[in-house]
Amino acid sequence: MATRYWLLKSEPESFSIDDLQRAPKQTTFWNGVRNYQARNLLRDEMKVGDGVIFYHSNADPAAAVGLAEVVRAGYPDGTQFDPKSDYYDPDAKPDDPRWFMVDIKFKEKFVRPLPLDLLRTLPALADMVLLRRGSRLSVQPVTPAEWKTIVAQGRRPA
DNA sequence: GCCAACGTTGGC
DNA sequence: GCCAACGTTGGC
Repeated sequence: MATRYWLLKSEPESFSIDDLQRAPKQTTFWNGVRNYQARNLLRDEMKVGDGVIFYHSNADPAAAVGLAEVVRAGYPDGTQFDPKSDYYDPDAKPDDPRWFMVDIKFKEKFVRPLPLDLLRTLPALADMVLLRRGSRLSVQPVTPAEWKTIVAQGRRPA
């Protein structure tokens, strides 16, 4: 089966690509997603070996900053059962988990970040989910062509 | 800090 | 099942 590609948003103040690079085994679980559309992608679609574009949201500037890889497919996000967690969901049941996460591993940091306004200038990305008006999804599908374009741009020296 | 866009909730 | 109110996201 062909490799698929995704974009994950993170606020660098809470977890940046540098944090991922420094993490044990350069790997982290991607917890705290509480949106059904994103949940469905995490639970059903993302597979080991899939490519991930790491994107910094609420950043100055917001930008695609590097690449990661899915190293564990969807499994229940334990924070939904933890009353002390910010992500606690009193309606989630351990035998019927509502929220899922994947594990991702650091692959590379782009030699230059790709800010939103730069991405918007690239014709190949015209239909990208990220660039659609009002798009807020924190887990997004990326087409192979979009992936190729972004990787090439990110590896090109500024 | 503002606010547009979107998702979720809950009354009916 | 509709939809108004509310909460959140995220760029600026």
